[in-house]
Amino acid sequence: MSRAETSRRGSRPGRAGIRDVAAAAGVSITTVSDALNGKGRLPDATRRHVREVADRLGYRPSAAARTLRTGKSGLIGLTVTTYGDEPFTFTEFAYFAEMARAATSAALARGYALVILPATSRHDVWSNVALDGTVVIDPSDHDPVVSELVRQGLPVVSDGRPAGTLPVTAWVDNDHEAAVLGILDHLADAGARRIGLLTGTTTDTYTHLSTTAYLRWCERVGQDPVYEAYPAHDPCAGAVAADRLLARPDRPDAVYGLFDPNGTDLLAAARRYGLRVPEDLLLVCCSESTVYASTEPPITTLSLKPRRIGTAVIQVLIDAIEGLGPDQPVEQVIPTELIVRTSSQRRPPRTTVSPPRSPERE
Amino acid sequence: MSRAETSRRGSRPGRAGIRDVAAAAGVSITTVSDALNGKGRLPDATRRHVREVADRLGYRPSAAARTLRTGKSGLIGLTVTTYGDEPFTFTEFAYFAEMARAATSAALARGYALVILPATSRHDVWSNVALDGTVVIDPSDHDPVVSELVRQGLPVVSDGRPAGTLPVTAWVDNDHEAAVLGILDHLADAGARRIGLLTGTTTDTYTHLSTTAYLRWCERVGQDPVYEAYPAHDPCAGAVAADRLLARPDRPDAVYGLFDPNGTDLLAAARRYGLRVPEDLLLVCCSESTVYASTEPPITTLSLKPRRIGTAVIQVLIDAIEGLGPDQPVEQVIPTELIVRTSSQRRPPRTTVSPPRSPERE
DNA sequence: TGATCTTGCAGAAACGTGACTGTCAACGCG
DNA sequence: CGCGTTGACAGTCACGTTTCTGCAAGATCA
Repeated sequence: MSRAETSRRGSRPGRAGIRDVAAAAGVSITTVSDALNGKGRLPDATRRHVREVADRLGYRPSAAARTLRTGKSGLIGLTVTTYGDEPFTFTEFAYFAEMARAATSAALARGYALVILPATSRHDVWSNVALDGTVVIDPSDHDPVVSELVRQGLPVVSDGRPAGTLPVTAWVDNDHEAAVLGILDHLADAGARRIGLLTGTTTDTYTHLSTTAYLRWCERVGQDPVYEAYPAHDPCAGAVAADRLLARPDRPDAVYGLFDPNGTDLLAAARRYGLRVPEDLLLVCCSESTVYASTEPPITTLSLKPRRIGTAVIQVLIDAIEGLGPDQPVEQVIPTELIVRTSSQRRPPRTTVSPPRSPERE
Repeated sequence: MSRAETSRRGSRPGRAGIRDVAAAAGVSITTVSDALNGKGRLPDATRRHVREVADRLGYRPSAAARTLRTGKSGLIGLTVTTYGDEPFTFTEFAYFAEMARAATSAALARGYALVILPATSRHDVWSNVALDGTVVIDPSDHDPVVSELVRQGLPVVSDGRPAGTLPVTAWVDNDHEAAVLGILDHLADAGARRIGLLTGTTTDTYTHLSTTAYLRWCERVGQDPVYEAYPAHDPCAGAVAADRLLARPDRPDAVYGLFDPNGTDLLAAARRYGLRVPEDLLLVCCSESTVYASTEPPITTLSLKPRRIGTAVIQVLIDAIEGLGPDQPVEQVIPTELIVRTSSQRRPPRTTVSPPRSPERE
């Protein structure tokens, strides 16, 4: 049996290789590669001819071979925080979904795709996928995965400034301190005398920075801190904590909740104690959910602008991957947006009949 | 310059190859490969020695090379519906997030990772990633991406039964028809005389099957259909449609909303028209969101069990990839769950003071 | 009219792994 | 002692691409 006959050796019947294209077009492999990738010096006629033959054969270059040769896979890892065993948690549901969506779009627009990976350092999964870089959402201190990635020379960009000495390539975050101070001032302007905080027991920087800002604000204005902390990954614990906060003898007349479900939790707790919002209790929570636009009453929310964060993270990462502008700032701060609704205003702006819900601003 | 000196040719300084391990351990490449992959016939001493050296050098096999050689990448594509330009839409927000989370977990547990890909047939992205299989959420009729994937011999499993003659390998879905009929019966049992439907204008099978079931139910019980359809991808249109539905002269005394935000939309519209829920208007919507447990009143929801669907889709797909049990059913139906709350019961189950919100059932 | 340059393409070497084949010694058995 | 068998490895090829080098043939120029 001659070896020349087995030209279609191991190739699957449905897939045509670059060799088949070259043979069908009557040119060499080099010419096919150059023609399809726009390289080399070829007359337009040859280029068109090769492309036509490739289309006719339904040729798709092997991603694995290309990756092996070029060292670039076009894949970006997306690591999401795991409080428990789940890839992401209820607390950040809407935030994560929005951020991931924006990141996906931004990556695709530049020819990259996102791979969802666990924060646990399971080598069997991490080492099985060739990554060009990684996005880490809210990395924990001394994250072993991040350390190993940077040790391998891969760029790592985090959503949320890294705790401790975590060696990320760059990070994108909000100014959580300023955001909290702004909300507290906003509530104080609306007449709040004692502002409470619903916070978390976890040690991530978001919770830490926000709580610290609250405590410093209290100290500055001379108010005793009134807060309840709960494990943010437990959706039921939030309702209990909201109840506790409003059951205290030093019950606050305004509350800021750090996590997405706190709005409904606090609203339900207020109803249980017969407190009217906003007359008896001013309410603000940090959330990306649109449901707070049509609750009764609508609740003022702080948006962390996850879309802008997701987009920025991807742009910074891909720039680092492609070696563009290493001189640019590796730390980027995205402004937050306070969406003021009825729950934080003593006097509702309008008492007339409201029209059908107006579109949310971007 | 001798060629032997350049043994560490193109390799990046941080990455050790299998050659380096072989040299450091004093064995051949074959022995290293066999020792690490548990193949061949090697004494345990050699096996341990090689593994030790590999660990010491921090050796990680190249995913690209392994994929090229074995033809398996360990990557599964996740294609999400795009109504507009965005990867996924508000309407299915919670559903998608839950489903994707479950699918991610299930895939990781079996050593696979998920790659988020656009439903548009952008070859430059699709052909740049080596996939072992693909999950398609709610595929549209004659989806070009799906057709091309199956033509390449890749298994494709869809969440939602495929419309028309789309040649998917397998699918997992709910029995939407039975679910709608069950809800309508539930509302009729609660005393509804005229049940309305808030539905979509899109042509996907979920909308189609649900609407058809509604119309047939109406015909069977002799009720005139009362429904409003709107483009489900537009979050504002839902509020307007809910308003229209309750503004009709033949206003329904019960409404089922097919999409996640319909609950809050309908609740807001009911308030605008002074309708009490559930006294004047019974409400059910299809949603995975936990906010409906603590709205005023809590709203009865239909859960499509996205976690079970996501898990099942991945199991079926990986079984197909690994050639396990091609004789198993390629069509799998996941039961839905109706979570009955106050909004669909004429007589609230309890009028006593309710305790802090109880945990949601799984 | 050679000498040099440009054009248009072919050959072949990698990329890092997995798998097949080959080699050499030791060993059991008649 | 001859022979087949088995253990323990080494050599080598192939996966499908990209890219570097090189080679003819025509163009340009002194």
